[in-house]
Amino acid sequence: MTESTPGRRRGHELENAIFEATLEELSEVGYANLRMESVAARARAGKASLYKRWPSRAHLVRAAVRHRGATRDMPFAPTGDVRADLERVMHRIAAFQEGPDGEAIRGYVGELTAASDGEELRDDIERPRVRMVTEIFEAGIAAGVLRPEALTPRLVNLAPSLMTHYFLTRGEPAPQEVVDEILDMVVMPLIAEPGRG
Amino acid sequence: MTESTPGRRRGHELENAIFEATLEELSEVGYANLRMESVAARARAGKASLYKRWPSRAHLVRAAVRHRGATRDMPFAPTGDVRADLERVMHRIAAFQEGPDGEAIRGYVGELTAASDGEELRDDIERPRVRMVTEIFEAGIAAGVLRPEALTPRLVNLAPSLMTHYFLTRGEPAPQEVVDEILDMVVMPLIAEPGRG
DNA sequence: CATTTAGTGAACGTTGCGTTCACTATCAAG
DNA sequence: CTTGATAGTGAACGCAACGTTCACTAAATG
Repeated sequence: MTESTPGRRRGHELENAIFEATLEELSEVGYANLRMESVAARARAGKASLYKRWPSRAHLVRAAVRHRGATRDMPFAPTGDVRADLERVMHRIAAFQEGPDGEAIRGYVGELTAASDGEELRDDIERPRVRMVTEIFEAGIAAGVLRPEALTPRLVNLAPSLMTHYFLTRGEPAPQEVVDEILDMVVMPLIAEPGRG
Repeated sequence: MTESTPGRRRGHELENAIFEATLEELSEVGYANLRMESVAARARAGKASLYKRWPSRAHLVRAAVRHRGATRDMPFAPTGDVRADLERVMHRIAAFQEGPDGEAIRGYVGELTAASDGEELRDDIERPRVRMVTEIFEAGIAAGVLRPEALTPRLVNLAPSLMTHYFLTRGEPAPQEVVDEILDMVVMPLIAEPGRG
């Protein structure tokens, strides 16, 4: 922590400051209004330092989000109560969407093209979700309350996809009632072992 | 049709020319790269004429898409074969997404905020879909192949939502295999009368 | 024909882009 | 401790598009 009055930072110290500035700007003004100049000013850095590292706003944002993801690790232990576990994951997704990650996703979507090199940011955000839901499903199958055939990408991704769809088209994370509806009318009926839970 | 060499158009004639130019630009360069100046040039109009009518790119695009919607009407007659009917609707959605409507949705999403006045464009695009799927469901219920409880907004919107989610996160409409998966693994199992189709 | 209405096109100041450059702080080697 | 290489700063640049303004002109009205 050689900070206090940083005469001039470099390397990772500077990089982290830029990431933090980026995430704060994202939260405050959103992706569409994110200005490289504002990020630079907020990080007390020169624009050149940004462009030296990332060729575009999209790259910067992606790096910042990925950095944040690496920072806050989020272990998830399934309890065996599948519905409750899924609800927890969905709440976690909603919490993400309210912060800089949500804005990043929105920006990513806005700039996406069929030809776009995309993939990366989406994967960064999708992968941990898939991991969590897969664990939940596996626990449910082990407990005999979930149909083994439910463990398929389409169904594992279903709840997260519907959360994302809501967020993207409404501008805010799905409220509790929507979470309940998704679980009770769509997801659980598809995956639950008939005659149980 | 008083066109040919329009010395100077006004009113609806000019407006339509602007809409057409907007839709063409949308298709060609996408929402993110849509320039007011290009639209004006393409329509052989002054920028002032655009700003006199619509305060922003978002408003212009919305008006153009709505105009297009009003123009091409699209009757849809359910055959009673629910799966086939739904597949037809999904193909229709995919076709939309490949044109200017897809770009408009993408742009709308990119600029959306929780505080945003949104609603309108989403409704314009969602409403006809809901209408079509509702008709399909009603026909299926009448034919006894669909559970009457399936006629609920969440389930009516399910297939369109998943199409939209795919398009937004991948940058291109869902391919046939994804359409099939959505129908066979998600939608049909939820709505079909048990023991039938 | 005279008047009102509406569109044109060029110019304007502004903002943010992405780049460049002279300067300077930091670091590692001798 | 000095010296040179490395990396960051901040101001300036030209550019593109913004959204606005204005003098001019074509079309519609009567």
